[in-house]
Amino acid sequence: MTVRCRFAPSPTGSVHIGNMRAAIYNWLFARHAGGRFLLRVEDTDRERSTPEAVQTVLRAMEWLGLNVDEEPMYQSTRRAAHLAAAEKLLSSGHAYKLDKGGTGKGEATLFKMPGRDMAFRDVIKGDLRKDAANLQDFVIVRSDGNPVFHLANVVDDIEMGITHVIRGDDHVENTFRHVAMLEALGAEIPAYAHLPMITNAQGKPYSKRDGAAFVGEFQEQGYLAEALFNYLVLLGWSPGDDREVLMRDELVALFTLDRVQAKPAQFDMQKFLWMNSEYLKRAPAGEWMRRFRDIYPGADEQYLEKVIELMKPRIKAWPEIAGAVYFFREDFPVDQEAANKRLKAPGARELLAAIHDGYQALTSFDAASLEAGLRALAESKGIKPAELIHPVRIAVSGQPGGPSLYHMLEVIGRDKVLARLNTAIS
RNA sequence: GCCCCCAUCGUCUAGAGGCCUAGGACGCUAGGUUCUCAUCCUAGUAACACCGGUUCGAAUCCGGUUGGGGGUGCCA
Repeated sequence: MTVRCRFAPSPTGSVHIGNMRAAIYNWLFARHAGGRFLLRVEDTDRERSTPEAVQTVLRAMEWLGLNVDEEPMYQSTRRAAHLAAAEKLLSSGHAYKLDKGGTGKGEATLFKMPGRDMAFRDVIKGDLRKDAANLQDFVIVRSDGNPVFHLANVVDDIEMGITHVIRGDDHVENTFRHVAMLEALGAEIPAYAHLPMITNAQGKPYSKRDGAAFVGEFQEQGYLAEALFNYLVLLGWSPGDDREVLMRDELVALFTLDRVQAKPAQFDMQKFLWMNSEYLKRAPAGEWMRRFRDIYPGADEQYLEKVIELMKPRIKAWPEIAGAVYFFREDFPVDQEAANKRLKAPGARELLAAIHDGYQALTSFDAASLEAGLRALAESKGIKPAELIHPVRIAVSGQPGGPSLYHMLEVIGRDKVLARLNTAIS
């Protein structure tokens, strides 16, 4: 039997990380099993399911590399099939029409539960059962003639030949209904796996109030798709050993549903940030180059390489590249607190003037010479090198922290360094 | 209210009766490296919710309590 599973989002304009994790688990499961990963767009809500909302889903999947194996099914095109199934259930005695009364809406079609206890095996939660008394009949076609979610979902899963339904925990109770309908329609019962929710620090469902909650936000904020992918996989699953940073092919090889956790997991932004930095470290040189070029267009390639070498261990997310602005422009921001402390201190001006003159006289403007020059000056003045280093750093970069001073000066170059020192003196 | 599910460090987790004086990761703390920041290295911090069983032996099995989550629509 070929595994066929699906991601079935209802496009609402943004894709929640919980939904995306369900998509990721479906994708991994299909790839691991050598099966098919399918997409069904549940766009029956005409109000919210705009073409833009559908595009948002497709873009999020593309960003995370979740490729589908067949053309997506659009549920809005399936209305006739849904209604035909309802008719079939009606004529086989598995459904009946009823005016639930009071509202004056008219007759709806209800599915008739079998009147016996039901059970199914969830791959993650184990055997789940429910007494007949707790299994009520339910509407499958509204009195206005529109099919309800449960009907559409089941009919389309049959049509798509779904063998494994991997979805959110909020569908656990629905599964008894779905299994009953599947049986009434004479269809195979797929395997079910219900994924626990992603929660916030309070244990409540993770929402936009808790930080980036939608895939698009992670993308906009410059995080890496592979980092989000890896982190989300690990949120509720582990390979069984101590490995955490796992490349995609490793995840495909290792992923199994029975290792998925049965309890909710908190999204930890700190750990995600760490994961992102792990992927940043591993990002190819070309990617670093491209990212710097985007922000500092026109910069020389060799110059960029040197800057990247100095900045790489200091950047944990792409937007932080903006902090390297002093390598490229003269209007870099200045940390006022640090400037007040280091540049306006008594005697600071004289020290900067001395270092300026010393550096102007250097025959070679390289890190080793810059260090030797600064140390010699410090010694002749009877002060610690740090007392020179800090003011020079602020004068040249505007920042209290940053790369090795001498290497930074070497990269920025004699002309700019001397000019910036002069500016600081005057 | 009723139904279903769940329960190991602050967080993500390893653990399927003896390998557990409970391991890893993030975070945090301390130390090392260092001109700063970051990286890197080392060490430390911290958990089997509770109460009963079963067993020679329980984080692991069973029951209860408590706590948490989900569901309870002519929403999806």
